[in-house]
Amino acid sequence: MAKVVVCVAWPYSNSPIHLGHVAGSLLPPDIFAKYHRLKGDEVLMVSGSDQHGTPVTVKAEKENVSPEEIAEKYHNINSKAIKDLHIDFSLFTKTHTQNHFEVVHDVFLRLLDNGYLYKKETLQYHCPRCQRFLPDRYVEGRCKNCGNERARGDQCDSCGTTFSAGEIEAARCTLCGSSPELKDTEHYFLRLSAFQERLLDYVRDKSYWKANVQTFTRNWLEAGLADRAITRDMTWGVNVPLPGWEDKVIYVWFEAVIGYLSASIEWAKRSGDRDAWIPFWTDPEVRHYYFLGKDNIPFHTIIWPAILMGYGGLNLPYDVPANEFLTFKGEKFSKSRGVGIDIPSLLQDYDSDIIRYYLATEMPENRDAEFSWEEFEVKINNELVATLGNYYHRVLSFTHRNFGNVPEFKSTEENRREVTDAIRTAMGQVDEHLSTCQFKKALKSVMDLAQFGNRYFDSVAPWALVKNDRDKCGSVLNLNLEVVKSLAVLSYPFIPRSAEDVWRLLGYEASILDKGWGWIMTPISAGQILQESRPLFSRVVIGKGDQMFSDFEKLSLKIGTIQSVSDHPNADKLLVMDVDIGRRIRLVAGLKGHYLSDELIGKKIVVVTNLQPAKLRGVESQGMLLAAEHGGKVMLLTPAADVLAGESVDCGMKPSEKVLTFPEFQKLSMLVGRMASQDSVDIGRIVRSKGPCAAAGPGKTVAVFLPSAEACDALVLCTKNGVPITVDGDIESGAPIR
RNA sequence: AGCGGGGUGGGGUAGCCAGGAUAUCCCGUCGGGCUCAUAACCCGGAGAUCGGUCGUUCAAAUCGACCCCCCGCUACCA
Repeated sequence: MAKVVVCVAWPYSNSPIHLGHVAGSLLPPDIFAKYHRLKGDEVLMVSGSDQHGTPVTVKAEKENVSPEEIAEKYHNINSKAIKDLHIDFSLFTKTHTQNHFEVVHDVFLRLLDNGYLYKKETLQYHCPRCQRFLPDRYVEGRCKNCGNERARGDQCDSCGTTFSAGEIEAARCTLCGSSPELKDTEHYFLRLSAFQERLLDYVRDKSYWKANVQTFTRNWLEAGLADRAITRDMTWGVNVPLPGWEDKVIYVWFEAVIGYLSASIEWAKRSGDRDAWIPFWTDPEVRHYYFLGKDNIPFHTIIWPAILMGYGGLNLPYDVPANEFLTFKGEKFSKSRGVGIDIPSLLQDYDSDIIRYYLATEMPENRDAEFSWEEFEVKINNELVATLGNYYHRVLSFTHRNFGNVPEFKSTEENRREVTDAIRTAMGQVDEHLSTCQFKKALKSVMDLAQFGNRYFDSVAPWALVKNDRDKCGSVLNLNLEVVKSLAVLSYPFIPRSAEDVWRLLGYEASILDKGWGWIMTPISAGQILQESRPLFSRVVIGKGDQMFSDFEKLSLKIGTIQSVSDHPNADKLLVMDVDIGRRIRLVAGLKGHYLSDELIGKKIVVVTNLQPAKLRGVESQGMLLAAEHGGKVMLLTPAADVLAGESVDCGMKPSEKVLTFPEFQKLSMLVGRMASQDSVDIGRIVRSKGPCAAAGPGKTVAVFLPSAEACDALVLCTKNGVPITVDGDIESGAPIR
C-alpha cells in the first residue's frame, strides 16, 4: 500500500467556482485520487479557499462588508459545490485559519534563519485618496517607451517594457483615478536567485512532465530568476511574525502555496494523530502530484519547490499535470469577466455524474477545449445514456425480471474467456492511463468496455434463450453481470454516483471503495439478490433559443444625436463625441479622415448602447456608433426619416439590456443591403427580407442583420415606430457594418 | 500589428513530441439486423491525396523551411 499526496490549486475566494475550475484543476485530481483509493493506496488530497489578497478587499469594499465576510461566503458556497460534485478531499480548508498562519510563520522564520529572505527598501505607489499602498496592477500610466496610456505599474502590455516603481508617467490609481504618490517602504524578498542551480537540477529528470509544463518551466529558468518581494503593505492577510511589521502582510503568492503543507498538518490534527502528515511529506518514496491550470505553472514548478528547498526536508512535487483552459464561446472562463457557468447553479439542473462525465471527456489536457451546450447534450445522450446507461439497464432489468438473483454460470470456460479477456484488457488500459494522468484516454477505455457489453449482449440474445434454454440464458447473463460489475468499478473514479448505484443494484452492501480494484476480476456470487433496476442517467434536453433572429435581441440599438465633437488628445484617427440617446453618453470613434467635425454635429446616428464600455487610448467610450465600411470608405448609419433621439432600433423585438462584450458583438453580423423587390434584398447576393420594414421600397439602401453567414433571411433594421435605417451616402451592397 | 493556440471525411475530434503498411472516435447520412433496453442496441456502406508549396527520408498527418487561413489575448478595431 503506497502513500500518495494529491494537491489541488486553491480556488480564489471571491466568486463561485465555474466549469473551468472543475475541468482544469478539480476533477482530474479527484479522478486520480479515487483511482488510487480503489487500488488501496493511502491518499492525502488537500486544497482550500485562497482567501487573502487585494481582490477580496476590493470586492468587500464594493459590497460594504468586511473581507472576512466575502472570504467566508465564497468559501462556504464553493465547499458545498465541491461536495455536491462528489469531489472527495481529505480536507478542503481555507487560508484564513490560525493553523495556516502558524505554518506560514514557521516557514517564513525558517527561510529567514537559513538566509533566504532579506530586507530591502523600495519605492511603492501609495494612493492618498484610498489610503493604501497600491499593488502594481492597480496603477496605470503612460509608458515612457511607447506612449501607451494604459501601461500597468510594473509592465507595459503594449511594448513589453518593464518598469520599477516611479518609471511610468502620469500614474493614476485604477480604483479611484487620483494620482498616487511614491513612498519608501521596506519589504522582505525571497532570494530566488539562490535556487537557480538546484532548480535546474530538480527539473532535469522530469522528462515525464507534460510538454507544456516542461517548456514553460525551462524558459523561466533560462531567463534567470529574480528575487521577489514576499510582503505587501496591507492589513488583510497573514501578518509578518516580526516586531515593527504590524502594518504589513505576507504576499499571497508566497503564502497560498504553503497551504498545501498547512492543510496537510490541519488534516492530521483533525484525524486525531497530529503527526500523521509527516510520513506523507518526508518519506521520499511518496509522490506529490499538483493539479492546476496553465496560468499557475511557474508557482508550482519553481517558486514552491524553491520554498520547499529553502525549508528543507520536505518532498518536492513529483508531477505537475497542468491543464490548458476550458473555453466557452471561444473565450476563457473567467470569473472577473463574468464569462462562464458557475457550478452551484449548474448543479441545480444536472446530476453531478452528468457534469463529471462531460467534463472528463472534454478535459483540456493538451490544448484548450471548448464547452458547448450542444456538445454537452450530444455526449450525454449518445454516450453516457445510450451506451453505458442503457447497457446497465438492459442487463439488470432483464436479469432481475427473469431470475431475480445472479444466475449460476453453467457453461464452458472457453465461453467465459471471451468476456474475461475483454474485462482484463479494459482494466489494463484504464490502469495504465490513470496512473499516468491520461484521463480522457482512460474514460475512453471504460466506454469501450460498455460497447463491448452491448455487442456481447446482442450476440448471445438472452431474450431468445430465456424461452428455450434457461441454463444457457443464466450463464450468459452471469457473464454480462461480470461486465456490469467491472464497469461499476472502472467508472467509479469518473462517475461515482452511478457506480455506487449500480453496485447496490447488483446486490452488494459494502461500497465499491471497500471492495476495491481487485473486485474487477473477482467473480460475482451466484444467488446474490438483485435489486429492481431503474435507469441510471436521464437524457438531457437543452432549451434552444431557436428563433431565427434571436441573436439580434442581444443588441440594444438606439438613435442618437451628436452634440459635440472633439479630437482625441492622444490618437490620430479617433474623435471623442457627446451623444444624446435619451441620456448623454460619450463615444470614441475612428471617424477622423472620413467626416469633418462640423458635418457630424447634429447628425442622427445609430448607437449600440449595451456594449461593455472600453477605454480607447485612455478615453472611455460608453457605446459604439454603427457605420458601414467598404474600400476605405466609412459611412454612418442613420434613420431614413427624422426620429427622436433615444428611440430604440429594435425591429419590434425585445432587445436585452445585458452588457455585451466586444467579442460577442463581433460575432453578430450586420450588412448594407439594397432592396431588390418587395421581399428580397441584395447584400452581395439576394436573400429574403424580413421584419416590419421588409418592404422598404425597391432600390432603397438599408441596414440588415444576418443571423449567420449562409442565412437566406435578413432582418431589415428599423426603429420601434417602423422607420428603416439607411446609410449616410452611397456604398456597395454587402458592405459590413461595425 | 505583437504574443499564444489551431487548420485531419458534412460538423466535432484522436493521432503529431519519440516518422512506418487499410488515419481514430462521436454525431450526421445510406442500407441491413434485433426487439431485452431510456426512439435505446448491433452490423455494414459511402465520404479525407490529414490548409498549401518545397524539402529531409526507403517511408511524412507526424520532422524542417516558406506561405495561406481561423481563433484567443493584447492594441490608435468602436
